[in-house]
Amino acid sequence: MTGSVRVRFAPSPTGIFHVGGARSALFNWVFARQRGGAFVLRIEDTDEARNRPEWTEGIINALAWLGIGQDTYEGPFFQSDNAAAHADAARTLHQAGRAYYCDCTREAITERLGPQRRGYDGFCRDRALPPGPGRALRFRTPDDGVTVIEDIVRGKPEFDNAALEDFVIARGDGSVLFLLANVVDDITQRITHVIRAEEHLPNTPKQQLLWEALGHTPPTWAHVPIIVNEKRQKLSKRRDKVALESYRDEGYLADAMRNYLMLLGWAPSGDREIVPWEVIEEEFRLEDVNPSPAFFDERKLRAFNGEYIRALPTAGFIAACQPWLASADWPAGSYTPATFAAVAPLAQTRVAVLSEITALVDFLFLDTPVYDEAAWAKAMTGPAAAILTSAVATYADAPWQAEELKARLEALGAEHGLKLGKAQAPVRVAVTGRTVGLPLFESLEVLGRERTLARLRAALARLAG
RNA sequence: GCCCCCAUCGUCUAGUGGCCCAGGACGCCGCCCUUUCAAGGCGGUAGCACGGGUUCGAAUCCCGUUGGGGGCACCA
Repeated sequence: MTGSVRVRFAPSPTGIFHVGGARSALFNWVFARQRGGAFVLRIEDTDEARNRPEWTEGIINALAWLGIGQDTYEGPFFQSDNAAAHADAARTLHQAGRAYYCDCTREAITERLGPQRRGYDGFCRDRALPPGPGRALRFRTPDDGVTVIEDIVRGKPEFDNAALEDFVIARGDGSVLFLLANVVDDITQRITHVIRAEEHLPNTPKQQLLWEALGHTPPTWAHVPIIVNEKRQKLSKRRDKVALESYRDEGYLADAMRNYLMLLGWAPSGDREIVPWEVIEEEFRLEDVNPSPAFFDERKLRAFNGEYIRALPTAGFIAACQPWLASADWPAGSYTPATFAAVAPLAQTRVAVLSEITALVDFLFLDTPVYDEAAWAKAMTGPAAAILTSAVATYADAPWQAEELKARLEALGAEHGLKLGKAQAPVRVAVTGRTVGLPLFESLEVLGRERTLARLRAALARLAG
């Protein structure tokens, strides 16, 4: 195996970790590990406004959550730390005649080009302007020929050089822009494969030209499809739920998330989707990545998550629920591990995301259940009062055990001509506040006689009042 | 406006010329199980965008059309 493969994940710190970025990181990381190569983390912080230490920490934490531990990659490196090399490259290109200074304002360019066109018209191309304040440096793109990209996912896209505008590589203040800085960093970090989202494909001929102009052999590219929303548009921070953190906070498991993310544009062998990470790491092939955009389907993610939750050992499920249980708004000291542990197995098959756990067990820890009015209205009709009254009577001296509680309510319901399914409804709402939830009699057993009776009486009172 | 990418069930995909009147998963629908809801079991719904080629044979190859998307900043 070639151990010389080097890839990178180069996010710009924006405060949130985009799910699309997560997938790119995963693809890069798996590729590097398969080849025994290196994965480097580079923070692209050249835009002054985007430089916050805590944002870098957020990126590192997000990667760690996905299973990309800090001991498995080089970095983080900061693009801003390589500014001297960026400036050198800009100077080199200018001296070699591959770039020229330009004093055109955007307004002037637009005026010349017309509102319909974009890009640059080459106005300053042959003016041989010396460097000066406010003068941007533009790369002189070839007038003819084609630039062919070697792309693992897309084959060999060709771009007519004549269609590439002379793009800006350094600002008027001398600072270098993304297109060049990115290339210089890739060169200094000896990156061999650039695996990134498809939105960068149009930048690629420009960057490849830069690599060549700087005297280096371009890397192999791999432009993976973008992730889109239900309207098939690129996922955006503004209108879509893209923050990996928000999914984590809702209770999506990292294993489910990374498994799902890897399936956006790729699939493991055989008719399977939920597979251990080892399988992914063994079977993933960049050349097998589907080139078309993929919809980020949260419903399917939920289904995956549910499966992962159910596959957890009970102890693991209990541990995974702790963050949500700990932050729940319950009376101090009301939560006890033993109580939760008693119902955990029943809850495990009923949550698709961990944050749902609180609503499922809150009746055990609240002084009085939160009554859902719709549930109340639906259940507390007809013989409800009679059932509750009878239940209070029969439960007062019943052996406090689920089977017995069930048998008594079943018998009680029969007296009213009701099947258990109907008879349990008022009791369920009285005790838990909802029409749906954990198996009722097991819940009562855990709740205890005193609290159960108190709630049945309280419901009766509420019904009367 | 210019450049580029993409096109199999609603969605994610399998499929790399015959094994496909297209397989799996999510969703949806129905049935079973059942103390509610889940979970589980069983079954069902639904697709190769269109038109030309190439070929004995095309979801698979080529061309075009249509449709969708991305990019065209002194952002990254």
